[in-house]
Amino acid sequence: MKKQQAIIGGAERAFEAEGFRGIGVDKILAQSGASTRTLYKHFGSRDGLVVEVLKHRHLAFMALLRETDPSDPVGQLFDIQRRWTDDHINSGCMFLRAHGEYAAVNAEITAVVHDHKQQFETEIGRRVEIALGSPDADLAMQISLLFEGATALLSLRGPITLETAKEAAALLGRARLEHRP
Amino acid sequence: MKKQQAIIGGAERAFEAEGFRGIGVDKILAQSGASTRTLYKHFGSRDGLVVEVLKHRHLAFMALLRETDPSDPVGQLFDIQRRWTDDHINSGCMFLRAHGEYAAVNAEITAVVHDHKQQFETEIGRRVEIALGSPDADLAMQISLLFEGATALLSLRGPITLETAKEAAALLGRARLEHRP
DNA sequence: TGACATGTAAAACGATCGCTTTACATCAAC
DNA sequence: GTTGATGTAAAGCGATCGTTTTACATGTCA
Repeated sequence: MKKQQAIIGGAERAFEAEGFRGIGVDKILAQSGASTRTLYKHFGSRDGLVVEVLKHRHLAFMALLRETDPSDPVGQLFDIQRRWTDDHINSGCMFLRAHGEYAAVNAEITAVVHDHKQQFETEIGRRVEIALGSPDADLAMQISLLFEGATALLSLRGPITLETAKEAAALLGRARLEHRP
Repeated sequence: MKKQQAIIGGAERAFEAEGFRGIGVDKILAQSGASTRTLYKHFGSRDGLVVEVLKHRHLAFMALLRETDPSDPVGQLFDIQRRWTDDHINSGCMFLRAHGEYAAVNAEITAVVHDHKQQFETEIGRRVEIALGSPDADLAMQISLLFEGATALLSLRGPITLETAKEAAALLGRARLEHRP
């Protein structure tokens, strides 16, 4: 049980640093010191490990979103991502990167990515509703786009992308309130 | 000369569909009917081909941006991307995907990605200046984030991401004009 | 006509890939 | 005190990888 989590954690780091397909199982396992035997006992295959890494990542990220700051539920999204970023090598959204490399060959990975993005966008919608007093799917998607854009450019431009996106989200929210008071 | 372009075009399609590292040279070449000999004569290595595909993509994209619609230079960005999307399998920005898979092992690929993004953001800044009458780096980055976000989510959500991003960009531009008339 | 660049076809290189297997060590639980 | 789950170490599997090589067919241009 402990090794299983260690392998996942090591693989997460390895995939962040080297990409999903640019690294072999030996190198992945070197991060946790586990043997190949243990990997295949727990995950069945390399692709199975990728799936579990994404699921683990999803749960960890969603746990961070559990608490909602009632004063600024939308802006808080970008602060959370900022904190997350400080603890990880950043190379864009791990789910979208996995999607790009596995969509053509592994349906389960694709499904995990879709699930994650859908749940995340649902969470954004929930926060928009709290901030506005009523649902607003358009604004929610706008904020989703800002979030994804900031995450995508994070590794090239640094944390300023998140600050800029947070400002833009606030501006768009204010524009909504003015036109629909 | 003709085969060289054919190989690049085929590789571009292959990378879009299967990811950068999820496909071997044989499959890449099957798209253009060329032999491995020809590939290595022209590009030296598989990585060399990746570099040339990205450079070709960069030039093609920048060529589309050459003409600027003077009535709506910023909104036109999203229309151009929309048209581009219709002709290609979309799986997120090809440059950022390449960056994710090669950043750790190939400096030349990383450099090409940086160059592309910098030139693209310069172009956005140019268009913002036309629209506003004066430069505005903040607004330019906001629009850049919307563009990247829309591109990243395109394969999951479809072209509506580009329409939403275009609307948001227009809103943010208007907000700027009101607060700095 | 001859030289040269450009191309294909196909076999083979060593390296690495994902994965399996054999053999053995802990260690907690009933 | 035996059992069963969990682990390591290490050799080896066939397949595939990127790459090189040999042999031969074009078409172009001096």
